[in-house]
Amino acid sequence: MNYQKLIESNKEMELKRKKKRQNIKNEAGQTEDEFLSAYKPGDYPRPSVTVDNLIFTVDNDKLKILLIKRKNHPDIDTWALPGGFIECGKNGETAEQAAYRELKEETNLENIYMEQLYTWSAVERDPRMRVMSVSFLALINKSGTDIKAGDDAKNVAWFTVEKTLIGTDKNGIISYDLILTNEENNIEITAKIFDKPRRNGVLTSYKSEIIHTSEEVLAFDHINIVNMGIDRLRNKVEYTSIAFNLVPEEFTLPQLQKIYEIILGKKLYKKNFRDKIEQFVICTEKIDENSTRRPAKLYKYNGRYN
Amino acid sequence: MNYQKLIESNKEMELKRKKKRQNIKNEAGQTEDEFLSAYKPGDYPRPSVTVDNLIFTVDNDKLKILLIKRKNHPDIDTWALPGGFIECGKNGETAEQAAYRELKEETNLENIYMEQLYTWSAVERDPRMRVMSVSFLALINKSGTDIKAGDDAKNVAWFTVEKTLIGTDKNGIISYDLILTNEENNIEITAKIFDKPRRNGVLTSYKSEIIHTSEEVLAFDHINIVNMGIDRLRNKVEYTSIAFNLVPEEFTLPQLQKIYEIILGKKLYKKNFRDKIEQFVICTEKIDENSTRRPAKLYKYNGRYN
DNA sequence: CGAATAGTGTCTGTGAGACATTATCGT
DNA sequence: ACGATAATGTCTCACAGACACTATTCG
Repeated sequence: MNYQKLIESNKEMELKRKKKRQNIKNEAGQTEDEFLSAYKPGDYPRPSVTVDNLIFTVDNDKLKILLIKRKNHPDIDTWALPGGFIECGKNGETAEQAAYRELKEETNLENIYMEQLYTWSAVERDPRMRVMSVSFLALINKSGTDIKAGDDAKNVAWFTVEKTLIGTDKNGIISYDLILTNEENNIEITAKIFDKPRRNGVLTSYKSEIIHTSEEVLAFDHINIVNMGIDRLRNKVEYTSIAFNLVPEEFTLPQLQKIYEIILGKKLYKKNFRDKIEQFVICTEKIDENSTRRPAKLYKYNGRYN
Repeated sequence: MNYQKLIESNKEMELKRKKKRQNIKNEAGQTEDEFLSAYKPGDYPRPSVTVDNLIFTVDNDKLKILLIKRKNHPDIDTWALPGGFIECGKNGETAEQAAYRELKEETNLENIYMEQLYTWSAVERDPRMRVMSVSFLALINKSGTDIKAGDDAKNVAWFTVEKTLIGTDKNGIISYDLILTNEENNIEITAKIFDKPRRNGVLTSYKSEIIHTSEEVLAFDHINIVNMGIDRLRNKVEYTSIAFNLVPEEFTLPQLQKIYEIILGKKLYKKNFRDKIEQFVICTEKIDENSTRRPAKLYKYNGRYN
């Protein structure tokens, strides 16, 4: 049986199963309809739920992330990830839809690579009320994009992101420096990250301990989110083809290699790199017109994921 | 500067920064204190948020998952993932804490490997009200564990999990069968899974299209969660050492290999397997006493993660 | 032609896959 | 001694790392 047919026939089956369940009575003797129409959501406290977007791009040989400057309390005047509340009323939306909506509002981009990163639920992460946040990782090609500050923001800016390994101490704690810089406004946000040796069997939402070391800071727990996003990005760049979301439709291999080097924070050997990504690209016979030396050939992504 | 000292000095710094921000006035001319005490959470709708646990174990040469039977509407009498609401009131807890709490209630186990899987937020996933769910993946060693049905459950049971590749059709859609069976009660829940070729740039919460094909079904969208959990488990088994969470403190290599084979759904070559996991184990000089043939040596996990 | 960048050839070591062989236990 | 399972040896092949080399463009 083929795909479409199966889905069609399933709709009937699903309905039949549902109908059958509707007549089953619960311990209170109610059918499903009776139960649902009598159902009153308890008045126990519910959280607000937001999405926060990590919008990464590579520009000017740097990995960058889009931040907004908060114009209200709490954490007024600090920088934050763009995001907003998930609409849970009449025009309800999923977290994914909310993330897309916010992304469009801020960058006017659509159809962008995005994936769910993590859900942050520390009790005191927002002093106003209980707020959980579903974070998303988005990759865009900055060229030709304009960014806009939303209502809740004084400013929007791209920050260069650098995470560098410092070393491992005698207790096995690995430390990193995380540096976010905005050259235009001369802003630097720095943090130290401590990763404890990971023991199986222990679950914490913050896998890393992170402390700001600069005057300027990120709002709420956003430094944690940024940190996790960088890790995920680096990881996925190595075993998937997400990096193609950071280049234009047509690109040269030296350009693509540079992007890999920037994200991974290390030099790659040209030949090895080319051997590895050969499976993902198609050579257009065109050449890069903007070159001052020997021009490189232009390539296109072939759509393979891994 | 060392770790502890830095954290200590950071507390002061953090306070200083906070104090400074407290005096900044927002557009309404309020300081942070004024803002917060005047702050009234809007009465826009908020979602309920639950956790759902995927509790996997390997027993009797099968990969198994713990399910409960729902005793109330909606989806009465269907099987569901164990879970519950995240406490957001006075005794607030994180999603992680809620997941641990529920796990303990159901299995009486603590200090178990658990990781956040995904947050599910489809608008109509629960007919009563808007409910989002943060799902967690837990791995336990079943031996010596007793499981209990919670208040909301008629029954608890381990279901054998099998996901098998069927094939790829002409449109590139890959299909799988997902089968959950409980031998004791003779229950079989089956589903067909269709994975569309992944295109970069498209974000959907359901990466796979899944339809039940049996009379018995899983509640809500839980079949999707199970499917994602299996994928994550298979994936992580290949490049991390999470599988050690499925064996007792001391185990033999043939036993461990069997677990890998069960999760990955394929035979492994003994020598290759041993070469690969050598880096993760320590040989105790003890031998397996329960053998009827040549007994295997007992090993311990050395704690390395990857 | 020289400087600079694009692009290729090839050696080495490592590790997974496949299969063959040896070792050691209980009966 | 024999059957069964544990444990090891070794060949092949793919691939990443490292480095040397050739090719093509601009000025």
